[in-house]
Amino acid sequence: MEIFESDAYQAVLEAVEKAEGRMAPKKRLAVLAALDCFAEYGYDGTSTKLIAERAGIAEATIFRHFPSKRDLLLRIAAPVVRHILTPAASREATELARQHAGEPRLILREVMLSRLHFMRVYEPLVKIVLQEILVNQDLRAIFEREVGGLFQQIAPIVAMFGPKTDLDRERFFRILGGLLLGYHLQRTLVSPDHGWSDEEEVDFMVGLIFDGLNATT
Amino acid sequence: MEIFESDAYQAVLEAVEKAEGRMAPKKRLAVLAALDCFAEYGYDGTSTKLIAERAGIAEATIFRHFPSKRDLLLRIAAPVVRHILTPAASREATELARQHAGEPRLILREVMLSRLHFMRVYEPLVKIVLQEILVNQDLRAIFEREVGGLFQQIAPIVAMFGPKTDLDRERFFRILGGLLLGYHLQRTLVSPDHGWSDEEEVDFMVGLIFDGLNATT
Amino acid sequence: MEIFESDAYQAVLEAVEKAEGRMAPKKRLAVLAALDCFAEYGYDGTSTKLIAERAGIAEATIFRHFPSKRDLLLRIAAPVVRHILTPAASREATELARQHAGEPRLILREVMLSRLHFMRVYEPLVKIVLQEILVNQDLRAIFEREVGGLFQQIAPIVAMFGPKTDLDRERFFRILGGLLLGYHLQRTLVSPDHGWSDEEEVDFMVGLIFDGLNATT
Amino acid sequence: MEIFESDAYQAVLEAVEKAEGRMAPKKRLAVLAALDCFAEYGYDGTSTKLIAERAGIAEATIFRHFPSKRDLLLRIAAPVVRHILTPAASREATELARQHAGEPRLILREVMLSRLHFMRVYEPLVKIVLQEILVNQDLRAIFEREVGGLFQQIAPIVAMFGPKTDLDRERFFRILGGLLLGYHLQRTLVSPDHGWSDEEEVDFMVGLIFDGLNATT
DNA sequence: GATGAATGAGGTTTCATTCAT
DNA sequence: TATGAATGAAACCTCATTCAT
Repeated sequence: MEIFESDAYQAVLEAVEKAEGRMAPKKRLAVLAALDCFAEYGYDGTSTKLIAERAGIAEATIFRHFPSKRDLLLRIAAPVVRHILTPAASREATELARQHAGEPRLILREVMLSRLHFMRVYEPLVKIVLQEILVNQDLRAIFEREVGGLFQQIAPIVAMFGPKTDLDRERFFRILGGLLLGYHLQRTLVSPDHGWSDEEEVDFMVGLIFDGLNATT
Repeated sequence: MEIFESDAYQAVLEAVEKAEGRMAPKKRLAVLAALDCFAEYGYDGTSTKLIAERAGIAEATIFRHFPSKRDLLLRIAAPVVRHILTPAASREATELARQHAGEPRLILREVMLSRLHFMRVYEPLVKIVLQEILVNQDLRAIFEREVGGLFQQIAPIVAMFGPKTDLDRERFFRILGGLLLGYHLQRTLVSPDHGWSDEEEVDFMVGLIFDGLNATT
Repeated sequence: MEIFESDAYQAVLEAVEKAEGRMAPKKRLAVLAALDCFAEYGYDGTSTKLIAERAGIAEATIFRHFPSKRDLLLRIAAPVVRHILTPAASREATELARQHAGEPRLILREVMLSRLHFMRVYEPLVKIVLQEILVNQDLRAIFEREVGGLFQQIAPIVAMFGPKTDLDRERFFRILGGLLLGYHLQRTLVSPDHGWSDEEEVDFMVGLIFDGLNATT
Repeated sequence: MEIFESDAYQAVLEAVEKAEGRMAPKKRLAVLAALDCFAEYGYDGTSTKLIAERAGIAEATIFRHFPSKRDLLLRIAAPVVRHILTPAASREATELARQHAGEPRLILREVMLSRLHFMRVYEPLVKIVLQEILVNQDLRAIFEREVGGLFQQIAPIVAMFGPKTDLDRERFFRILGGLLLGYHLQRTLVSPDHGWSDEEEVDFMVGLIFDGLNATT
């Protein structure tokens, strides 16, 4: 139970409550336990019985609040993707661009660090989304729409970094996503005990992005 | 059935047969169908009944050839990761480095294109491994060992690209992996209809890696 | 909701209120919705959740007013069978026999029409009783007792139609019941769109009963 | 188990096997137990667990042979209604009409006795069909089509009994059905201990039908 | 009087796996 | 080698019912 009090879980809970409204106590427990189990065993590898046990509630209680297991997944994952990813990311990027106007390296650095922080906070959910997005059409659709929207909103900022055509801006945006995802997977899944310093790694990546290997190393 | 004749499936089949020896016809069908289903629905989302139906064989026949469903997964995924990923990749990288000695950009370009080609050929398997690696300890262990080994073997080539310390070489290796994975997911999962040109995308990435944004665009 | 205002439902409601006393508004809604659902899906095929939804009330409200689902069924079905079937039928038959003394054909005709009218009015309940009587001992007991009592009370009228022995009177009574039930099922369940004229059908049946096929047709 | 050896169950089994082909032993047991339970408790009142227990097989075995509980019901009830009711009844009626040509009373008597015998033999199934027909659209559709077909085939025989118009023939056919059903319900459900003599009851009914009450009693 | 929340028991169905043939 | 038949365990979900508010 105490696990549930970590930042990672509270952040997801808040996002879900933004969509569901104030939730009954046992409904909250169901959400937290589901989040925990899905992240650990995957959606299909998690039984509703397990969720109920981990939440300390009756299995039937889950179904009072969510019509189906699939629905439970979507009602947990969607709000984070929907309400947090796009608006928060674009608002933040805009703000950072304003603060550090004229210093693109700093902007990029801060944006990357903030996105990595976000992924850390929502770590279990990132894992779930990553897993399910490969097989779940609904989740994929939500994700694609949001990412598309995000790009539209921060394209001007991307432009500040140099890419002159729309195509190149898209490429840069994609590459940035790939870099962040790749690094996040490394630090959380592949080598969680490596003693990562986000700052150092981001500095390396920013250097690479702006100056290339030749200048960097 | 005809789906099974695509390159993607034949390549996996070959890899599996390298480990299993020549397989009985229905065993091959089982492997192909399992590959297909796992890629579409994930391991847990696939029932042995579904595999049997898609293979046009009896469910029991699967268990004649594989002691369990989990074993079926590993005996499909492991050989590709084990026998193909590391030796093939390192041999190929070495060969390319020799061919284009003194032209690091060309080496990187060819290595990236070749790795992307490999991921395309083994597309369903890449999807399966990606999904299962998040929850399956066995597969994760195999994967990590292989990737570690691969780095050891091609570290000298990485060094040719500039990074001077071991730490920086690891970083570069990781970043490269992230870029390739990110791009592969884009072209196969997120926007499969986008009309991608691997050459152009790789050229952009190589440019970025060597010269950075400032010079590239 | 407006469905509930049909004669069929109001008649049952009245009968139930004769036993329950004036009912709270939501209790009435529960009764009406239960009647509706039981007739449509059968007792076992109806969940209390469905009843609550159709009534627009909370599931728990049903249990405020009725200790159990089974009780709900009996408290709806019993009054109609008990308070309406026997006394009303026998009173009416007696009255009709008095009115049309010496004209047995007319008496029978009016009795049959009136019973068919009754079954039409209580149509959903007839369906419920018919269904449940096949498996529900309680309801069967109530029904049998009432039908037995009814026969006792109208035996003299049956005698007017000709049957001389008790045995023959019983037979006639049974046959009459079979005819009415058979016709009612036809017009409501099997071919509800046939455009039935109760008068014409009853005239045919009365003709058959008194004169037989030879004379009738 | 021995219950299953009664004529009633063997007759249904035969009819089902005509549609299913030779059945595996446990499939037969499943059919017999389902028949038994449905007749006793109704479709919804019967759990698949109960069926399995009564059949002495595993619950999962039922679902190996029938995709769903609903399917099990239909695959038991439909063949009897479909393959037995219409062809058998019309063939038999035709044969009886030939045998007793010129003696309509005898024909009717024999037809009625034979239909009552049929209903006795298929008693559990008659009960199931009667119950389910009230709420199950599929079964109702099958039943209506068959009864319609039956009427078409034996209309000439009905004509022999007197009714001159098509409308009157239909009426007579319906009335006959009502009489038989009413009597069958009496003797099996309402008063099974009454000591019924089908012959005597049929004689009374035939008398009524041909001569009417006036002449009969 | 009414209800939202909760649940234990049980529903149908699916699962991976075994075995006789 | 291959399979049809079989199954115990467990899956997701629904049930009638209780209770605090």
